[in-house]
Amino acid sequence: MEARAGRRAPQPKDDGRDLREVILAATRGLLDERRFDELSVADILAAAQVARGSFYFYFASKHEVLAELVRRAIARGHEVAQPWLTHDEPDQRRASVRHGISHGARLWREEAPVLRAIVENWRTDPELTALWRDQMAGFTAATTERITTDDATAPGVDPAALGAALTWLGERLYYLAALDVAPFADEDTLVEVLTHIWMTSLYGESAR
Amino acid sequence: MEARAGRRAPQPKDDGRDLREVILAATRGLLDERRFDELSVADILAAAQVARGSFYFYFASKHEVLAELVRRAIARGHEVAQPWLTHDEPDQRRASVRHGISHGARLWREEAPVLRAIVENWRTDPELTALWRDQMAGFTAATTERITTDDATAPGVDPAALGAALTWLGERLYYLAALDVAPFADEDTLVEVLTHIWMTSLYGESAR
DNA sequence: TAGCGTCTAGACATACTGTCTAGACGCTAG
DNA sequence: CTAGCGTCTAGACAGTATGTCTAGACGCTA
Repeated sequence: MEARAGRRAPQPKDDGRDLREVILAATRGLLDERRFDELSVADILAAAQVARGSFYFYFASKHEVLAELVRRAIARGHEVAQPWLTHDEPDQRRASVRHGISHGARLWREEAPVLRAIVENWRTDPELTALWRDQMAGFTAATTERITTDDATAPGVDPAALGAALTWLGERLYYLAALDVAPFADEDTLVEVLTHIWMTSLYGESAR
Repeated sequence: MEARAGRRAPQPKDDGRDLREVILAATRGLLDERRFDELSVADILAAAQVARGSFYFYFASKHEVLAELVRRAIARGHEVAQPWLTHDEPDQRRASVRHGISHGARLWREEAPVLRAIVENWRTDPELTALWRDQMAGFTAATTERITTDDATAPGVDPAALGAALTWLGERLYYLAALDVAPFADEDTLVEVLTHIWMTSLYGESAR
């Protein structure tokens, strides 16, 4: 119906809430305690104190709510991605890589419920699939850029493939940490292992 | 109802099929073309030409069907896991690691529909969660064993954490390859990158 | 021949999704 | 002032899914 496209700015309700934001906040809150696939639209309606019609006025499905939550979490993540692009002197590489990895860990700590949900559900919806794959492609491009700029890695290894592998490795380990899976639930261990793999596979530096 | 526990060996139907096997085969066939979350029990019934009552006589849910399919795929995988445990002379390490990675790729190629399904759905069911996490824990233990036996890796890096990281890296890249995601859809590239990361993070060998 | 295990067809209660109707309320254009 | 539009509510609705249940058919075995 494209109801959203031509609509005016939402007029505040009695209590001044913007229903679209209320729905997003309520869904986010529910994700703190339950998996996305366990949530029904009815659960969201109850949590947000909103009528069914209002929900479908703003969102075509609960997947679209998740998409918006993810876009916002990702927007916060862009600040994090920035340092990865900078070029460093060899003796600062380890600190720089470690710094980026720690930033990733912090983002995942703060946005865990939403990121957990997208990682678990991106395959169930075309829009979510495109969203997450684009996001990973962006990180891959940044990592690959870093590899080629530093002229790192061994001959015979495709820089783009290595960049993609390190990106998806991060996705997986941060996700497992968010699930409290040992040994990654301990953030120091997680950062240490990720840094080790990045440094050795990129620069061949096994020394601490 | 525990119907399965005390039942006698199934008596062959007119056409001699064992319904349990028919249901498993039909579900496996459907997974070639559709995601597990897209399948309804009714779809399985139609594909297997079996009545609703029969399905629930053998399985408590479609998740339980997937669990059995995964157990069988995993059983095949145990042959693959064996070589990882052997200890090699330093000059044969690369060939050995590469060999194991190629075996993993082959298993994933052959069992792609089932493994794709478990990777996408293990979080949606407690039994599947335990199944997949146990499986990953097994691979992690084998990898960690190899690390400590070879006395590989840098000081300050927990061998168990490195073993787990390499295990989950494999899970993710094989899965992406099964989805035809670039650049991992090309098996040579996949094996090359995985071998590179294993060799450098374990032995610090960046040379080809 | 009676009973048990297997199997079928189909009804059933329950739950979820997305659509739709009818009406309430407030703002704004004419 | 009033008519209309956008927002919102409550709730009905059709369609689809799950898991349970009943009634009956068939074949083997005690």
